[in-house]
Amino acid sequence: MDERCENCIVRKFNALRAMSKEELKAVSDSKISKKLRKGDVIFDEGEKLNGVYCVRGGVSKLAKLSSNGKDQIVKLASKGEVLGDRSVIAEESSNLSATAVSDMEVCFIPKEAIVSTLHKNPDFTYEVLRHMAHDLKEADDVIVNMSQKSVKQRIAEALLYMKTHFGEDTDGFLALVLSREDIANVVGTATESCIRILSEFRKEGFIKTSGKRMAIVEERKLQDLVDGF
Amino acid sequence: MDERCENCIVRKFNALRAMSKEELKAVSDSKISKKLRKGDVIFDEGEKLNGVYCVRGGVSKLAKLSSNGKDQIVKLASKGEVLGDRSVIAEESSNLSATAVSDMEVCFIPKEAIVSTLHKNPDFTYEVLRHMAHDLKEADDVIVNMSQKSVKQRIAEALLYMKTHFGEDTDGFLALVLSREDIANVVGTATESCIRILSEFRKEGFIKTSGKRMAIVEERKLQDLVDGF
DNA sequence: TTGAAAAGCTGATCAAAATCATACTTTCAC
DNA sequence: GTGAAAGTATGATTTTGATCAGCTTTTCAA
Repeated sequence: MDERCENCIVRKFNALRAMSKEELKAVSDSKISKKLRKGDVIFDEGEKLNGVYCVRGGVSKLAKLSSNGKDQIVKLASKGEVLGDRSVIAEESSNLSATAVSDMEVCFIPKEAIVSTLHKNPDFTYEVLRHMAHDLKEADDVIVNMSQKSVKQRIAEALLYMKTHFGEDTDGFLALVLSREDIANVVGTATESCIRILSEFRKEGFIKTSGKRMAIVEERKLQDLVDGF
Repeated sequence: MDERCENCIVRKFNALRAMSKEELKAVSDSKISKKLRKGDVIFDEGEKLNGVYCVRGGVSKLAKLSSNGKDQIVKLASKGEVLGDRSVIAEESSNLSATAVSDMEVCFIPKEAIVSTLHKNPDFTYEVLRHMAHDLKEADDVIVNMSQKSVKQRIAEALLYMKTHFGEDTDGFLALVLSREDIANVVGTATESCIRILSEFRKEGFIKTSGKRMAIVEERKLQDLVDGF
């Protein structure tokens, strides 16, 4: 549990892999490992972050509260992803909140270890930059989807996304279990609309449900819907 | 016109300011200055970029074509901003197109000069990173606005954005002149809806128009609208 | 200068999705 | 176990905004 970063497998997936042995050692010495329960808040909107959170397990939602009181989920982050990097880099308070949507294990890394490496190790900085460039591209795609695709298309897309990014359990159900409300907040629609469309998908046989668990039955059909057929 | 980067004022606004004298000299030697006419395409979606474009003057729209044939404008870039950095950094073809919405002057900087500096000068890389972090935050804000605000609110916001970012001319009209279609593509709505709402704003006295030129008369009222009053 | 194309405008209609209302079901703390 | 709260579900209604259609004005190149 309190494994050394040097041996931590999730490092492979993020920019920490570009750190030198010594830098990684410093990170490992200063990091704090935390277990979180589903629903726990990792950090809140407007909060000043003193470091970043490296996700070792579980899934977190990054969301922003809008003036009408509804959350918009901007990203779902899982193993290997780093939370709070944007705020630490820009030296601003966080524009998003991070909440666990499943039980999680995260490592808190104080910002000093990160910032000093950013100033000294261009490989690391470059790696962080590449990750951020990727996130930015994804954000652009979300913007286009939001404005050009129907709610039904966006929900179909969200289901496919959940399958490809978080996988399925042994019964073929989506490994990531989200409430209807969370799904609605991902696609930016009303909870009722989301429920309605999921019911429709179920009646059409595109998906099946078992309580909150959902399984994709007709992936092709969902994909066609997304593509506008 | 073919000024040296070392003396170029717009450098102050972007990451190039973190370059060393020598690096900047190399950039300046390899850059190509271009004049563009309104409507000219700087680069297209899917194009492989061999460098970045530094905007010296004028305004460009960064857009993505959606499957239904409509453009979504993701960002408007003006003096000091760098176009194509994301693609060059991620070594991917561009996910966006860039088109001049006014006459422009840009400098093309071959990617070698950028990439080699990214690898050697952490200050520069860090600076680029900070800019990208900022862009990402803005993109997140756009996502939330798209999903939570009405078309009317988004149009009001776009007008205020145009005022604060591109200013007004001596008559008090917005310095940036966009077609109704472009405005519609910024807020992600149909051109007709955009026209209708702008007419409404005009009738209510929030704005006045003179041909394609527009002026904000009641900034407060528009802001209240955005804030949901 | 003039005529075609592009851009702007307005009305009518339609479809999508939000909202409101009301049950039913699951979950969970006590 | 029980009751309250949260989550899921569905119907009815309303609102918003897209689409279609026809028109006028502006722009711009031949």
